[in-house]
Amino acid sequence: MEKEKKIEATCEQELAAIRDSLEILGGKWKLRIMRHLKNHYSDNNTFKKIQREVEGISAKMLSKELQDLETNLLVTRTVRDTRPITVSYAITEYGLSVFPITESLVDWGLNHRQKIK
Amino acid sequence: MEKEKKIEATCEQELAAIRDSLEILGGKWKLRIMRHLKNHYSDNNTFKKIQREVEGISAKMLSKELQDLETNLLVTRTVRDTRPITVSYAITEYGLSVFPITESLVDWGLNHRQKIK
DNA sequence: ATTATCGGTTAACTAAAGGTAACTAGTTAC
DNA sequence: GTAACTAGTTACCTTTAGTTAACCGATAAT
Repeated sequence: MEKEKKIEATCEQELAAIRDSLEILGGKWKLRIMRHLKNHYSDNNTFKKIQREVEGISAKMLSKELQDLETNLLVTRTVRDTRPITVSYAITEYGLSVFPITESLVDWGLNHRQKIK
Repeated sequence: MEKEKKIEATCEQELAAIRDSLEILGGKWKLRIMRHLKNHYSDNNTFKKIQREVEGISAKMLSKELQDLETNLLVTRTVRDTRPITVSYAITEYGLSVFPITESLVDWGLNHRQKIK
């Protein structure tokens, strides 16, 4: 991982940063896919394998979400010249940078469930 | 603030926790309202004052979001017997617990903008 | 020839989120 | 009595997110 330098920002820039983050990582599937790719890092994560293992996701959504994640440099797409052709997806090193966010979401969500009950 | 004990969870419980967190804090306005209430903690944050200062929010959305936040114990609602009656909103001590999440969203969003450009 | 697998795409739909504007009710100032 | 301020509510509309199911072209197995 790269060294992290703290970036200074105005209040408005911080709000824009929150919008960006939620836009790129929010929604029903993005973080689920990222977690799956992290937990199965050493596997050959083909499209069909991901679709089978990320429960409930349709081909359309998986295709769209993977494209979005690739656009944002969070996953790589690799076409393998097997027969039939397969396509492998993997999380990038940069992609690992989202996990501080997911950890804070997990911690808060678990704690909140106890608080509310 | 209360002491935080790390809660253990299965993968499925972690996914549910992420869903919970995004449901409670996601959307266009919730974190903006929380940040505003934190930054103006010592003010008397009436409904109209919040509506004027959180740019672009409508009465309908503000009313709904504040109700949701109150249900989740993140803000308090206090009716003051002034003329005309005013209603003050304030972030709770528990409400401060969401800021590790917002910080991770801000940090990631700012860094990502540099990465992508 | 038919069927199956791979990695998708397309169209048509439903559901959820959010925006707009009008409206309510109580109080006060003009 | 008219207007303005308080704190909302209501109905209607648009936009975005997500679901469902059918389909495509290539390759391989029966």
